[in-house]
Amino acid sequence: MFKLNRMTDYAIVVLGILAHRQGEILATAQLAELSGLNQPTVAKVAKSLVAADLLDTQRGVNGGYRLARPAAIISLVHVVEAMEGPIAVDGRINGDQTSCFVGDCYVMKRNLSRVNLAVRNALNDVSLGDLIDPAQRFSPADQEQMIDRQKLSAQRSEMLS
Amino acid sequence: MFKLNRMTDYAIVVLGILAHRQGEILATAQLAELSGLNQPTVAKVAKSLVAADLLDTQRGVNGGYRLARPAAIISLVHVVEAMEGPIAVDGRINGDQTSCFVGDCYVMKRNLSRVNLAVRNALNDVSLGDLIDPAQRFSPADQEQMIDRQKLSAQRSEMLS
DNA sequence: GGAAATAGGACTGAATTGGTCTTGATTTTA
DNA sequence: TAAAATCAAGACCAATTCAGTCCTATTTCC
Repeated sequence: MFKLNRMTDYAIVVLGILAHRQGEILATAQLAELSGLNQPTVAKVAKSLVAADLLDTQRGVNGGYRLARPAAIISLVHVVEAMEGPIAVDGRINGDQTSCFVGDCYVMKRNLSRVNLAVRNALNDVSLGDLIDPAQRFSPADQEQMIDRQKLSAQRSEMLS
Repeated sequence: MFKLNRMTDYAIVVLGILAHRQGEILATAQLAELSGLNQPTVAKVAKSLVAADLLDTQRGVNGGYRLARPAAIISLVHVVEAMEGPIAVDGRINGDQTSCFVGDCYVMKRNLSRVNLAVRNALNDVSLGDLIDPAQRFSPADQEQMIDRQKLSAQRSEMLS
């Protein structure tokens, strides 16, 4: 779990292809060929992305889809939420309160919403442009921070053994 | 999506209850009553948590479950992975390469694994102890960082409109 | 030895998801 | 103007996954 579902995966692939041809209009048939997906599936994905204003569409002969804006300002949060709805790490706990009888449940709720935010931030920090960039545009600060966190995580893991 | 599935949600509730009674052994019946879940479901959740070494178990009369270690060193990553398997943001892209025909796919793969790591870190940064702590133990640095990121996100959003 | 509790599966019904198909609207081009 | 190409929108089905239940050991205490 915490996998993206397949449609979101497809969306990232399709967006990646379009990102490399920004401004160019590609029909679903072309996208299907380039992505290895079949055409109806591409169409389905594209529809969702148009609805989320991530793609522009052009009908008629020689029509198709293109990115609605530069890949650099499309973050993964946009893509994920376009395909799967709002990101929510917390399900039932933060959702309907009626089914929660634990005394300290409201505390957990409040803290889980912070987790929520953190995950959302993690996705927001990565743009479609970053994903297709061979240079892996992560700032040195980010990389250091990741390393720091890895160390923390490792320490935590060591404590368990 | 990016929701925890319900079992993981249950697991957090059960662990939260046990965290408040650390060292105390509670039977599934008691846990069921305290959580509002029914007993077989609690049993199922508890089994998974035992398998992941998050709970200790005591069989026989007056048996039951208790936390295997202090709540402060049980991170949400442990819980989520105990219930749902390894965290992977990337589905197909990072998985089998056979079905990926896009030229820059390997770049996306590499970068998606960073996203993966970021999400994992976000979960790793929160312990069960934090979740049940009314004082919301997030360091000032973390909070500032969150605010910074929110600003960045807001800026990004403004660019779109 | 009996009672109480977990261990470990198997199993079923429901919900979600992936994928396909059909019909209609729109645009270009001949 | 007519035909062809393409997207739009939604209905629909099959397959998978998930939640929840139940049954039969096995262990432990009294």
